[in-house]
Amino acid sequence: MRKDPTGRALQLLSLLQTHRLWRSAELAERLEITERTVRRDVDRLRDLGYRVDATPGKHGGYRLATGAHLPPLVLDDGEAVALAVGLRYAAEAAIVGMEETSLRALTKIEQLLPHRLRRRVSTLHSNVASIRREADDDIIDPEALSVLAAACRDREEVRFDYRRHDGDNSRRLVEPHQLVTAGRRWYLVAWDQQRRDWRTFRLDRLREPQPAGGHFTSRQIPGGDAASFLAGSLGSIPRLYEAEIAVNAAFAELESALRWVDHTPIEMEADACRVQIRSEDLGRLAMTVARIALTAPVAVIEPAELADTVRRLAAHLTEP
Amino acid sequence: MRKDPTGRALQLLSLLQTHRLWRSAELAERLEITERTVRRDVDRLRDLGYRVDATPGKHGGYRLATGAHLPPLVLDDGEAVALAVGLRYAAEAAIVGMEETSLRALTKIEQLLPHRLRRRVSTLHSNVASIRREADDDIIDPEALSVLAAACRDREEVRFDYRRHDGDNSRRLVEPHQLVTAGRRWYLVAWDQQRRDWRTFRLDRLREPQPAGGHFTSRQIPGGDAASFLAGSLGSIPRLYEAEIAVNAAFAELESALRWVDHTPIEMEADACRVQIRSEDLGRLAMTVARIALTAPVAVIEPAELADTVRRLAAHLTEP
DNA sequence: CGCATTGCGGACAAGATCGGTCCTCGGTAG
DNA sequence: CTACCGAGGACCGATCTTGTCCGCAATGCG
Repeated sequence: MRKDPTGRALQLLSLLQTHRLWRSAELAERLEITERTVRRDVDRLRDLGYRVDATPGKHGGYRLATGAHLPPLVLDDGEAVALAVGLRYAAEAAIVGMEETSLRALTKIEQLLPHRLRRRVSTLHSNVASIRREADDDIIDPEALSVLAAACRDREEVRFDYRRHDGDNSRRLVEPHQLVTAGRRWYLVAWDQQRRDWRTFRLDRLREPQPAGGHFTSRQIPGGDAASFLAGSLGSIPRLYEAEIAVNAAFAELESALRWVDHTPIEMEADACRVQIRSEDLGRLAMTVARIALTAPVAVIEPAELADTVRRLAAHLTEP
Repeated sequence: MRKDPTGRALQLLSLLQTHRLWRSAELAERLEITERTVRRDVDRLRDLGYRVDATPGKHGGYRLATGAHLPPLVLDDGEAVALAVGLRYAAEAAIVGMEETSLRALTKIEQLLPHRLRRRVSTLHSNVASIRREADDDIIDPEALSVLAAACRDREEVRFDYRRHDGDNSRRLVEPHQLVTAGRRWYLVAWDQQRRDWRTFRLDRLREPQPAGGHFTSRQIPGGDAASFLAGSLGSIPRLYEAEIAVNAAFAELESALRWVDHTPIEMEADACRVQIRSEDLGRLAMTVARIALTAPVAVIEPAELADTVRRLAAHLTEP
């Protein structure tokens, strides 16, 4: 029946520590207790001096008031795994000097862990190998990360050299709003003062960012938040190719084929649809079309260039 | 007499947090309990993962190990960045519940850092967003990771259910040698006892690994180490389809198209070649053929199945 | 305004846990 | 060797915890 109220209190604190809004039911599930007991546990925390705000109503829930100073919390098993896995991933994160550094950090942190977890972490650490990727052209500087993150926080303008994909170099002055990771790449979403527009910058193409002194007031990022803005603009930055295709199948059936390309459905009918796909690489678009052709008839509406490429591809397949 | 074990535990924690030496009698007085109960409470904290050192004898007493003489956590700037970045990456590691978990771990560790670094880490933490991936079909269980890592370390056989890509389920008994990450995927390189051969298993297709009790002596992994063995076998594991194709171009020109498939050149002439390609997935082979067709005429020699698929693909491209 | 959602907290009973007492070990320092 | 101090087993009654069931209050939506 009862497990361990004390441990649960710590666990509850650790959950609330993320400062997100937790609904009673969520907490109950996590802690494997009833909602009633959640309320009791929260009460207990409050008695102990922690400010736990609760709001009733539709969007209600619990939230730890900021500034509460917490007891030292111990990592649980999952967190220990996250640590080991995370720092191992970091070693491959395309950041200069990261491999050695993150392993060093891991070793240091291991020292602080209770025995059981230390063993777990070090086991995980030493029994995992990884296949190196070969692309070494997109390495970024940890210092740059820090500078940009700090500038985002302080709403301070930054200046840096940026090399576009076509090799063009230019000096930029921007208002940095957010760093975003997408797979192994890092991007900065910022308002470009010279262009008077939003831009995303790949961190590996950016050199020596420096605080420029000026401060700015935060703007509304189009698309709601930086991540979706980036997602939307990823395919269109070089905006070399935007294609429209017609497929004799329901849009839903294309999910797997379109998973890795930037796409927008234009028309959706029961057994046919039109989709816009975008990429900086014509070959990639052609492969996407071919991928769709595996399962359904497809035609390229525009651009003519892509239609040509696809036609050539088909010809190569039929008349060797 | 107030009886509130939970509150007392937290109180005790905060007393011990001062890192001075507390004698049992002192604690008993502060907490208004017996010394016997102090011992019990200390035990409880230890069970929860806190390292409480106790020394007997004349100058004995209790003290919290973490940070007593060992300074809180001395990381340099780079290590701090690695920490933040790594745990952020872990969030994308395709491990169930990892996002929450790794961010929680990060917040906890932040508490241990000296001010300057804490600021740095938390800045990085809170100014980075990430684009969620959508593929949720390859999620693995952190518990499985730990079990397998431990089995590798202890050279202990493990048993698990494995689902092949074709949906076939089977129970395996293997000698686990190494975990390997490749991109977002995790693999286990192991000697399969029933098959009497090396196999690689995708962790997301493996269910409930359990130590099987038996121990084994480590074998030499073909290819030298697990990572290169995996790299070599990625394309050929199930080897369901072996196809032979003829291309009207020099073999060298196919390099990029063949990069990610298991292939063997059969005949190489100046402007034509025949290549064997292997994959578990017919669609994948078809896509490889299409990829080649981007640049050169290509024909499928066998199997007929692949020829059919490619013919259908071409038809879909030409007669929508 | 009514309705759904979400948090709040009282009452109660079963039973697990807790804590004081008593006692024996075992390691440390002088 | 001896005093001091932490470790921990056993026992037992007092206490605390928890699930269940309940009606109440605040919020937001249509």
